[in-house]
Amino acid sequence: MKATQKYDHGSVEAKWQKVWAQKDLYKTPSSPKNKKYILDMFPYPSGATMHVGHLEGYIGTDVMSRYLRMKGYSVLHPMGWDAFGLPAENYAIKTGIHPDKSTHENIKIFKRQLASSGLSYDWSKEIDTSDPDFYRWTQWLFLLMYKKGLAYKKKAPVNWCPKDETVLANEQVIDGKCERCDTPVIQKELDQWFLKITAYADRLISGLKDIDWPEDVKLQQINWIGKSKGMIIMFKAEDGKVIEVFTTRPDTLNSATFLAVSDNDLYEKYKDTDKKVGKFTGKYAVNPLDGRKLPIWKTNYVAPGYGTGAVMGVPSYDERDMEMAKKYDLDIVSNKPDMKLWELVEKKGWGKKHTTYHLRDWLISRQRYWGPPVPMIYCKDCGWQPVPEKDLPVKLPVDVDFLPHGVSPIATSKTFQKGVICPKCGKSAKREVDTMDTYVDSSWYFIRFADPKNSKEFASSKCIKQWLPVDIYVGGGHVVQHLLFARFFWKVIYDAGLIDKSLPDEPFLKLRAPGWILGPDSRKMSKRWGNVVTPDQIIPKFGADTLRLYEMFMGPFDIVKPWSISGIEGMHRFVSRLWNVFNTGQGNKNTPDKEVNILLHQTIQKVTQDIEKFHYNTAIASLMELVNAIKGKKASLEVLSSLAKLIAPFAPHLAEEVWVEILGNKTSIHTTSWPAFDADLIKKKYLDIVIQVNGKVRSQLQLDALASKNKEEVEKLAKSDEKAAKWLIDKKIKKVIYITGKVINFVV
RNA sequence: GCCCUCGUGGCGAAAUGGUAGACGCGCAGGAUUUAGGAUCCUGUGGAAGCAAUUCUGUAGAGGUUCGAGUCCUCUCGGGGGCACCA
Repeated sequence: MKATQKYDHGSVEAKWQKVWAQKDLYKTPSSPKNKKYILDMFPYPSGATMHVGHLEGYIGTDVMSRYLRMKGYSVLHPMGWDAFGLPAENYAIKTGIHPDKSTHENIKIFKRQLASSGLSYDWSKEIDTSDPDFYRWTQWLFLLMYKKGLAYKKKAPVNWCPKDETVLANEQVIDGKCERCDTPVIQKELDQWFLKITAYADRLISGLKDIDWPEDVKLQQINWIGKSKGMIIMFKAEDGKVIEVFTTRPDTLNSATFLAVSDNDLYEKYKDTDKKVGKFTGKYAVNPLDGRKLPIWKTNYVAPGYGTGAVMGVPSYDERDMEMAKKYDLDIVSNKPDMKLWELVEKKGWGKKHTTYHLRDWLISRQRYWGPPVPMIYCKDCGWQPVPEKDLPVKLPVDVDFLPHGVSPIATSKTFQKGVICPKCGKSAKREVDTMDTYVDSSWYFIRFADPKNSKEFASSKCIKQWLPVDIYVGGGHVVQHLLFARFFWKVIYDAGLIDKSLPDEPFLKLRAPGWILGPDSRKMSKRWGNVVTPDQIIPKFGADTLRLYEMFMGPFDIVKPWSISGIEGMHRFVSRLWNVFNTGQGNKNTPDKEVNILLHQTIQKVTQDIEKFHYNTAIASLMELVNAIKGKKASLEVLSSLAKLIAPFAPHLAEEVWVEILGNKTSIHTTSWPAFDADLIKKKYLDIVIQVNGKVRSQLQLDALASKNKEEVEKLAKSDEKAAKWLIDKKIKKVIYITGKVINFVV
């Protein structure tokens, strides 16, 4: 037996990280059998340092990946960089440092932090969306959409951020403000590129049915798509014009008393009030049902761009219409809603059934620099023409003025437009200078991971078939944006025949969102509160294994929880105890302790089941119980070997150290197989049966498993139990309920 | 306003409708130590009792059930999402 030494996490962790990298231990198998694709939402490499909250998801997928490898699965577990985006560009404006340079410096820092946490990524699969070898295929996929009629340019009122001087997608407007800089967004009429996500609205709803996602995430997507069924009804105005309204209640047409039409100016002006404001147009339309004259009002409360931008005012059945009617003294008639009107309106040709959606087409043009250029050329004679595939990528020019001027900075390049000709007629032409929303990059990166080095295709169909769909996808936020867009891309690529039809038409089979880790003060970690905890503060002092164990032990994976420094100290003590169990506890393999052995197999069962359910906190708790039971004893080699394996996904460095240096194995613990439990061994021989009287626990009975099957026998023994009998004296037993092996309840 | 979620010790939390509080933090007492720290042992929801034990207890009020933290209804509180969507 070796003398007790203190566990030196610093040197142990550094040693194994180096060895693993040298041996390429986590290399993805090239011909997978039983594949599992475990993916994190790849990070934006921002200048702000990574904190312990970002690591929670990465540790969670790492535990899962390591576990699945030991279970014999071929695991793809890659990492990459969502490298395009506004912050790097804004930083360039401030400092003059090119986004490419600052982004890649940040990537280096992120990579070091991930490596120091002992994460088992296969770095040969690394991707970077700002690399021309990547964004070439982003552009290629845009052209695919264009050719399928799913990308188009149109003039439309769009969300404009005056500070960033760019347009934003609907999904990037939070509370009427820019998601990046919090500036109130205004509406502007502009000519922009859109992707026709609305064509997939129904499939984006129905596809949610069979995937294992948190229900609230599914619901949020459904609400965002916002499907509602109704009718478009046509009202003839006196001047012969027709006003179409959308309604979900054609059955209330008999109570319509006015028409309300949207008005951009009123809508903008009274955006922040819920009061109703209207202006009478002086015109009337006719209710086709009864010939009644309906005054036509412009209002602030009819949203432009939804439905037909006009509604029929039905004060008796709509609170807002009622408010409007009362304020402007409009008629309020009240007839009984009539479901027959659905048919009548259609039969008479006054209108037709119609389904409308809250979801808008996805606006992807950005008047900014640091993104993939839209690969289109404008010719005066031929109009918009796609860049020929052989000319991809359209590279971002370097000679640009980053300052935003309301047009893309690329417009300031002297080289970008040089020698550009129309691909159709060959005459001199101009490139599109806008770039694409960076959500386009993240809408397909997970496919590229299957085949990241391919220079002929965005990914070969063979590799896609081998690895996709993603089996487990972990990441927070982005509930409607990224996840909706990525599902849309997958479906489009799927429909284009580029994905084997044996695969599902959903890209992420299981989704789990880690809960935020709050600062020790229970506030969101932020520079402003000075409560940011980074792995660089924790790892040197306590080690990556302690950090990993603590983060997984804090609570349920998907719940918000505050960081606790004494909590991590406690986990550090556990790691020391664990080390001592191995270092001093080497036992004689011929004399296994029977009780410890049973507990070991119960623990194997519990840890196995818990990991699969992402219940890491309770898995670790049961490992603690096992350690508590064997510490100070001489445990058998079987117990120690199994314990090392069980702990390996959580504390990979310590597990490797004891596996090789103490238990004397020659190969890595991370390439061994997961321990199996002996079901017979853990079958209980004796059962504790609770005795209740009127549902209150009064005593308990220890019975042999066989005897517990016999109700009469159990009842007899329970009645004669001293403590229980006390509660049954002078009572008439009305009913006896026996739940086999668990509980016997006397109702008196 | 609508939709979704959560509410359990001093704290993070466990609990297929079947012994509420596993595991950890903190705290208290003890051992060890010149002392502190570290480590180890014991105790720890609340109330009463020397004790065995008893009562009480999962935001609040009802309900279903032999039995409810768990299921149903309402109320209050925290978090998230959508928001004049017709």
